[in-house]
Amino acid sequence: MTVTLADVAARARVSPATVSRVLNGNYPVAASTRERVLRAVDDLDYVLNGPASSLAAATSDLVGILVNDIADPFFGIMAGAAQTQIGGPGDGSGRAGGEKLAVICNTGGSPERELTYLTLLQRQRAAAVVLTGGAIEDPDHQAAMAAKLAKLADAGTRIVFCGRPPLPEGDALVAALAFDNRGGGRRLTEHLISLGHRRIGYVAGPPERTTTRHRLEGHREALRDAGLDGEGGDGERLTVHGPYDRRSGYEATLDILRREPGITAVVAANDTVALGACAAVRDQGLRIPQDISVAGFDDLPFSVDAVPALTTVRLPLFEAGARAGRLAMGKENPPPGGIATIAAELMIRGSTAPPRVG
Amino acid sequence: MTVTLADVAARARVSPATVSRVLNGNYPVAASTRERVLRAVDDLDYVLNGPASSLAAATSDLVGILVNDIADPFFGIMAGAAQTQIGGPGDGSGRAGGEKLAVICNTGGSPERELTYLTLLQRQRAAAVVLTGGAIEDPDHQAAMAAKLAKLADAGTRIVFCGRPPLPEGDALVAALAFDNRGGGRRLTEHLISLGHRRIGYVAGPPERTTTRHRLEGHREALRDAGLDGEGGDGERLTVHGPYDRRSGYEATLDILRREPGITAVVAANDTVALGACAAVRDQGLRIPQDISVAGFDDLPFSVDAVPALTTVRLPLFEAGARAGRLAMGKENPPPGGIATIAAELMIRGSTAPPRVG
DNA sequence: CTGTTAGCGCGTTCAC
DNA sequence: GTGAACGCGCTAACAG
Repeated sequence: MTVTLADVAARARVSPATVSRVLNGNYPVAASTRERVLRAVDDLDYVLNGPASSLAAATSDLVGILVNDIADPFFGIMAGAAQTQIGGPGDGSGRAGGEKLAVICNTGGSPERELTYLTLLQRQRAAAVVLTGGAIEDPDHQAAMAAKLAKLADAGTRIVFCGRPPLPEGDALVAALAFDNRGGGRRLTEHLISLGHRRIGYVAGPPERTTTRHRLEGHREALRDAGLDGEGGDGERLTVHGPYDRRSGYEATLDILRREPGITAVVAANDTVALGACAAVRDQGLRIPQDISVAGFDDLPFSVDAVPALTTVRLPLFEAGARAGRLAMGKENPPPGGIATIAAELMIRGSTAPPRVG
Repeated sequence: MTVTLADVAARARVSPATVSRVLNGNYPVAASTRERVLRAVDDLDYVLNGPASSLAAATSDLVGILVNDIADPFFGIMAGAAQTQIGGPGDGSGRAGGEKLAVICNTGGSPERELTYLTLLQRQRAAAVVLTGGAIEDPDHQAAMAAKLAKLADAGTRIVFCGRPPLPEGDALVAALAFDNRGGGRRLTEHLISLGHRRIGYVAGPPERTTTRHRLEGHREALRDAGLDGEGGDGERLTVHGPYDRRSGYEATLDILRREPGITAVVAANDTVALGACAAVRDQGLRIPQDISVAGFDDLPFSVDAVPALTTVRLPLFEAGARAGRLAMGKENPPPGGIATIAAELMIRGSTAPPRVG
């Protein structure tokens, strides 16, 4: 029924071992026999049996890319970029040679699913795993992750973090690409302060994520440095946490406006949240940026098309994803110390302006 | 070094077969021995060897989800939804029982990569494959795809189309969930015509995709029915093709405005393109919708936040993706005839209005 | 309900 | 440069 390596060998009048050598291209084979074998492969429409080959070789060609929410372009862009470096362009024949199979796994932000996917990848003896986006800071989960990753690394799986800080235990088993979320958050709020804003609302992400914490810390640092967030300062009072989605931005902004109608700016944890914040501001009959400035984070493609265009912090998502892909393939050397911090660039656009006087 | 099933068997003082039965949960096993085995599994931190198990069972737990562009939420939403039905919620232990490994493969819209991924999935003996989004209409490629899919189906891989019309050959091997792109496109343009628009620009997608063709056909039907697109009518003249991205929307709209400054509306192939169109309209000093109405397609999450909110055609992407996932798992019966058409709903919002008189 | 016996299809030593 | 033989770790009959 299904054609095996032995069938190909028979047709090419060589031994199975020779066919294997041709297919894997690692051993010297005479050009003429190679020709014969390849012809037999094509004639028979032979496709390697992945499981069998993985079993014998004790490694597979699977590379897993874990994301929190694939419906969010933040992750889509990184994951897509990583795949471009891993999948290989194909040889145009659709025949598939030594390519890796780069696959994206959507955890939905759930710690359990994150671990489950890691186990599934471990089960498949994945060649590499790329973990993207913020990590969850629950100590139990972090310990479980560290243990699981150690086991994976131990089994020869390469581990790469992308847009994620390295584990506290900081095993040298991984290469980490971390975004400068703190610095970006800080510069963004500094920008607002320099514009003259003094009461600034902050719509943060879920409290247990590193991304949320770092961006918020940057914000608070900027406030503190400007003397706007001392004891009982506004920093805490004007901060509301919620998921990284539009609805959260909308509701949190209404909430903040209710608490403190005097704010002149709202900073959102990311661009999607910022869109919701914009909608809330408008629904209150306020104008952006004349009455209230709004800012986001990430600089997703749609942000420049918001009206007015969104002031935000640009993260080089595609470049980071691609680099993570190369690291996973071993095509690029890990950064010194295993960790590289990726700069975040402030993008000043129309959604922020000086506050109205009076 | 790595612990195997036999190690677990030894520790639990049972035969390897029994361990296998417990793990796969398909055979009756006494509760007490099951307990013992599970304890041994936990003690030893045992993880099943996927390749070995796939080899022996001649099937794997891999399910592939092919998308054209994972950075586009259109695909992200469908793929994420499909994964929710496939991956299983995990048992909370991170231990991974009989779950499938749902993986997303990003073809980048390239026919070669599409075939390559299919081959890779075939090599892994995937349990199912879900193909999302519009198909490429090149006859050679379609034939190659049909052949490849037939082979996959033949090997026991379940095939599901999601948001994609069934193959011309229409083998009964697949279940297809097709969007009513033609009907949606038609109703959208009918809406504009009923508002009073007579000169309508159309920014289409890449010409070789089914999605592009069907949406455009709906548009042209509406024009024809209104007597606006006879011989040498505007339909053709005011249509420009381009990729499904923002930039294409921007440039094509400028192009159309140059050709025919008298248009009063622009219909875009999808929401992302529509955003670009909006930007172009504004950059020409025109207002939306007073001077020019703009409409999109898909109703992606950001569309309601455009200013003014985008009139578009809503596709139930999440529901369709989830259903495709269930079909791939065999959790749901295929629709009668193997194909179901999914309705598209017109969403009238602020970006369309009657044209200015005079 | 449980143990025993064979392979699944391929990579990899070894010889030649 | 090529062939022969073995075993990777597991599942699927078949007994009992």
